[in-house]
Amino acid sequence: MPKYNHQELEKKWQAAWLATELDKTEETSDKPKYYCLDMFPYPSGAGLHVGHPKGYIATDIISRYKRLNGYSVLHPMGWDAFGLPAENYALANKVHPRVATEANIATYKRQLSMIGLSYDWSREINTTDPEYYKWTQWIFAEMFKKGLVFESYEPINWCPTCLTGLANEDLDNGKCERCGSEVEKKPMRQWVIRITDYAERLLADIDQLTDWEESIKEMQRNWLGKSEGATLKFAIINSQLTVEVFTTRPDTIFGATYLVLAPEHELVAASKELISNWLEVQEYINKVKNKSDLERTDLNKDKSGVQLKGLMAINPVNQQEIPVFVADYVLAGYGTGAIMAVPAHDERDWDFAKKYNLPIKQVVESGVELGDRVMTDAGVAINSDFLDGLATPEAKTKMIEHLEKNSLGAKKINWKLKDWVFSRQRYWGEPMPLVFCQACKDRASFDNDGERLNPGWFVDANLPVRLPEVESYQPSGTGESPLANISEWVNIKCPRCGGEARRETNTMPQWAGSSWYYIAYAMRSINNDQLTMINYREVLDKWLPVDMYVGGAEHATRHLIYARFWHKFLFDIGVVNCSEPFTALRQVGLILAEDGRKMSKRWANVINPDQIIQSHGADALRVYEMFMGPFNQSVAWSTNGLTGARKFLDKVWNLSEKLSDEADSREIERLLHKTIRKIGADIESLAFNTVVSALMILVNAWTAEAKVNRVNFRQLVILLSPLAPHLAEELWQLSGADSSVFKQTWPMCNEELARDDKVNLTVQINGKLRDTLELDFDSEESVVRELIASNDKVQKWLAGQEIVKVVFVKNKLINFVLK
RNA sequence: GCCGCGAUGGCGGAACUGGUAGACGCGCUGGACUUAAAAUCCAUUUCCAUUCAACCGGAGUGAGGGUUCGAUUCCCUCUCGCGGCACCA
Repeated sequence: MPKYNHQELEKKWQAAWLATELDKTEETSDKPKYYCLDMFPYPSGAGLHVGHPKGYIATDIISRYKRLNGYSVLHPMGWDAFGLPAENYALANKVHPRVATEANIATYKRQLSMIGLSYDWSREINTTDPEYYKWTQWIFAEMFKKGLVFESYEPINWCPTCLTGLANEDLDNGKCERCGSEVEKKPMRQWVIRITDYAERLLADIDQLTDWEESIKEMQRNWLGKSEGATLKFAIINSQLTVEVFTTRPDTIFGATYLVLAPEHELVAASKELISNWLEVQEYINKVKNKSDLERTDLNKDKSGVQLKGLMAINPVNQQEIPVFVADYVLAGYGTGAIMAVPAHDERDWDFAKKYNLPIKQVVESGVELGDRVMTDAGVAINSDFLDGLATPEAKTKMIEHLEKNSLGAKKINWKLKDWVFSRQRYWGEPMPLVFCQACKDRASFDNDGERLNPGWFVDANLPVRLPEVESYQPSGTGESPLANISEWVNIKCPRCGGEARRETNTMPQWAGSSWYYIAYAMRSINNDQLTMINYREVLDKWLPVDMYVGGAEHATRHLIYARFWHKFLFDIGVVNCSEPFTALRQVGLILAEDGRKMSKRWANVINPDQIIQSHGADALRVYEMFMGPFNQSVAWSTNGLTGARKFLDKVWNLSEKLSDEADSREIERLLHKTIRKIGADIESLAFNTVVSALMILVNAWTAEAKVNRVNFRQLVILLSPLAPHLAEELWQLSGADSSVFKQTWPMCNEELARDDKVNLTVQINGKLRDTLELDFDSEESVVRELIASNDKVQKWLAGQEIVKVVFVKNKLINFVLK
């Protein structure tokens, strides 16, 4: 018997599986489908560390398990290679992003292959491949035609280091998520996608996602940030001006004692003539402008503001005159950029009113005395005319009716979600397939909503619009991408009228290519050179939705919202037939370094999987990472733990040295079948740590025996094969078969064999353990009572005591309750 | 501040719909093998008290309370930790 040589054996089987196309997706119609997907990585320059494969190992186990259970499984992998990280890396290392990306992909692929992951590499995708991004452009073009894309000049988030505009989702606490620079607000021409049109569905359909982790759903709800309320208009005395405000508490309008405008609010400048302290106001606004967003929202939330003297507003429900302020605690970008302040029932208004000695008028009563504290809870309306006596929810409804009936305001829903700023002034991204022609604009004949919305702009139907080569791909910082310098690319003959036209030079953001990539893998089932996704309907119907999607929680509010949005759009235009892309979603917990910190070059604590595979083997790495702890939890790496996993594999190997045709003991058979039952259930629920421990228990039991039954052993090998595929395949061959272990069927639990015929029954007195009895399965209470009558240990406790009650649970326990 | 998740030996963790808490792995300690070490194997390992030793006893799943014959598990209050959102009206 040879020794377990992991290096030789893993290399051998990886080559063999490749040669026999073992991992290729089975396109059969007689097996149920299962689509098991990882979040594809961006291939960074550093290569993989030992934490990255954890999720990939899990999906590999599930995929192999499902195949053994008779599913045809789609389990693909690809590369999210456009975007800032790839480009910044390329800039820093003075190579073309394409060259750097290709090199990084090669490294990643080599590392992943060494782990023995059963990806169908024939479906590999790369978001930077023109054959891929022509579809990214196609979807964008369809959105444009439907009027979901528009050109805008609003101030957007601008990263002064990356020299590009960013979406809200790209910010981390007011800083660029990539480089950590504080972002600025910069007015700029840009393309924006109306994701807010889908906000209601994105929120409502979260409830359908019953197989998603609650935390991620909650993050999405937070991010979407729906709030229901009303808008209403306040007229400014002695002028034609009005101020519109948004409130979620229309029931408290009678309690409004002043208005507050955001410093950027247009009314401030518009009413300059009426304001008597203009200098003071201007000074305040300038001071605020110099504060960053971060400072404005931080600083202990200390309120500041200035009254607009000379301006008075009229409360539309009671005609009361109230003063108007500017203050930076009101944000220009949310609601209408103006609020009515109800200091009695809003914490921020309360703070402001206290600081500037403004009147506080209570209009809701809830049992608690208003006194020194703000009261934000629901209650009953008071001092509110026709609302008096109504509970808060009814008062809200009644007030909205009143506002609408008298044209004072209307019901309104606000979202924190903003439309998606989709332009990047960078080189390394998908070109937008848009063309502008002045002549066509002047002619004003439009084919679709997008053209009507953006006169002169239309889609270049000749896809892909290829990313051209440039001399310098340094970002310019001017608001144009480096593509703007290539006049022969930018200036084209108008495809419509043949006149002078120009291409859009902004590129798409990082998230574009990843918003639909799971569809691309399924499209690979057929060849089709027609440029519409509708032609793929048949294979998309077959493979979608994704049954199991595994990845990091950091994508909860970015990728996962964008992908759900694109999917719903594709559903609306008839490309896919399901309204949600991912049926089940699971988070991977991080693997921390041995010192408990994140693995990072900075701490010099990174462990490279190549070394581990060299020293302990890919199978040991796989088993260890699954055994470390609950799958979704962060756990620190432990080299000793890894050694433990390897020892377990050695034990399995050693079992194969004592194979025999003799039957195993009844106990071993029982344990084997219990293990079969447990492992199936645990893989389904991603409880991989207990899968490993159950296998260890079985192997330990067998290790103590002199012989191991060959047939039973081969069942163990199948159970082991998703976790440790190389070792399992080798043992499968050694124990006597020629076809692959992965062509077998998953063992069935024989319930008859798994059943216990003896049970340990707990004897308790007043709920305390006093003894355990070994009994036949399903022994009746009378039998147990009889045994106990002659049991000294128990009788000692019962002697001279009055038994009040006896609780008997078959096969579990008997409990004597004493007085 | 709001929302979500969590807290079990020296460490990672296990425990089905409430029913023997600490499975499995690591580490520690002792022993076998060895000239020696590594590797391997065997044994011990929640804490306290007691004993030459064994049995026996008590406490124990972040803290306090409750429901129950019985609570790591269910309910209430609190503390701490992690994650998300955050002057969003």
